[in-house]
Amino acid sequence: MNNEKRIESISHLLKIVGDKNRLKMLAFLKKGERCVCEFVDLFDLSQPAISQHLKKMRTAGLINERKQGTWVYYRLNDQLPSYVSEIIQVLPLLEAQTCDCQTISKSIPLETLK
Amino acid sequence: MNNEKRIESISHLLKIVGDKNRLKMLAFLKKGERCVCEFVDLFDLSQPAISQHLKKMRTAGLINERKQGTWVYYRLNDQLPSYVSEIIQVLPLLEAQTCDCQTISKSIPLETLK
DNA sequence: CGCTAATATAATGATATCATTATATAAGTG
DNA sequence: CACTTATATAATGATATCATTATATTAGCG
Repeated sequence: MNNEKRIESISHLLKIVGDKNRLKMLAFLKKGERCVCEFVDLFDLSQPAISQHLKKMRTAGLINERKQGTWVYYRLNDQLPSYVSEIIQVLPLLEAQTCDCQTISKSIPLETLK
Repeated sequence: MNNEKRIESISHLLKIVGDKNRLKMLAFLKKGERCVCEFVDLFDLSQPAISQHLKKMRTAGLINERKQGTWVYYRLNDQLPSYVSEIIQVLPLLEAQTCDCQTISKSIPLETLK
C-alpha cells in the first residue's frame, strides 16, 4: 500500500474511533462482550443511533458480533492495530450506571438462566 | 477529570489527528522542523487551508511553533500522549516529492546561508 | 400463524468540518 | 515609507457526520 492510501486508511479508522459516543462504546466493551440492548439502556441515544455506531465499528473491524437468537453481542476485536489498542487502553472503564434488574435480566442469554 | 470529560478530550484530539491532510502534515514533521512555506509547496492545498490546519494542531498541543522573521516553523510536540505518539509512529515518512531548489532556498533560515 | 421484542435500515434535518476566495497583519527590503 | 513576501484570519459554500423518526427484518412465543 502506498503512503497516500496508508494515511487514508489510518485517517478513516481514526475518524471511526474519534467519535465521542463510539469511544464510550469501546470503553464499555473493555470489560467484555455486551448485548446491543445494554448499550441502548446505558447510552443516551436512540436505538437506531446505537445500531448505526455499532455497524460502523464492525465494518471498520474494531468489533466483532455474535448473534444469539434475537440478541446480538458485540466484543472488541482482539487483532487491532497497535495504535487503536493504545487508544482503548487509555479509555476509562465505563460501567452501567444504575443496577436496573430488568435490564440485567434482559441482557443475560437464556441458557445461563436454565 | 471525570470519565465523560476524559473521553471528550480524547475524542477531540483524535478528531484533530484523524484528518487525512493533518495526518500527512504530521508525517511530514516526523523528520523535524518544517517551515510553513514547505507545507504550502508540498501539499495540494491553499495556503489558508494549511495555516488553519497548523493552527488546529498547535491549539490542540500537537505541534509547537517557532517564529523567525517572516517565517514560521512548526515541529512535533515532544510531550504527546502515548496514543498520539503511537499513531505518529505508524505514519510513513513523507518527504518533499520534488527537489525544487527555489523552494529549498526559501525554507532555509537566513543565518545558515551566511 | 399472529404478536411482541430486538435489532437493522431508510429517509431526513441539524450541525460540524473543510476548502476556497478575499482580506488583514507583520516583517524584510530597496 | 512604499512594496513584496510569508502567514493568519474572516466570510462563505460544499460536503460529511450524526441524530432522530419511521419502517423493515428476524426470532421467539402463545
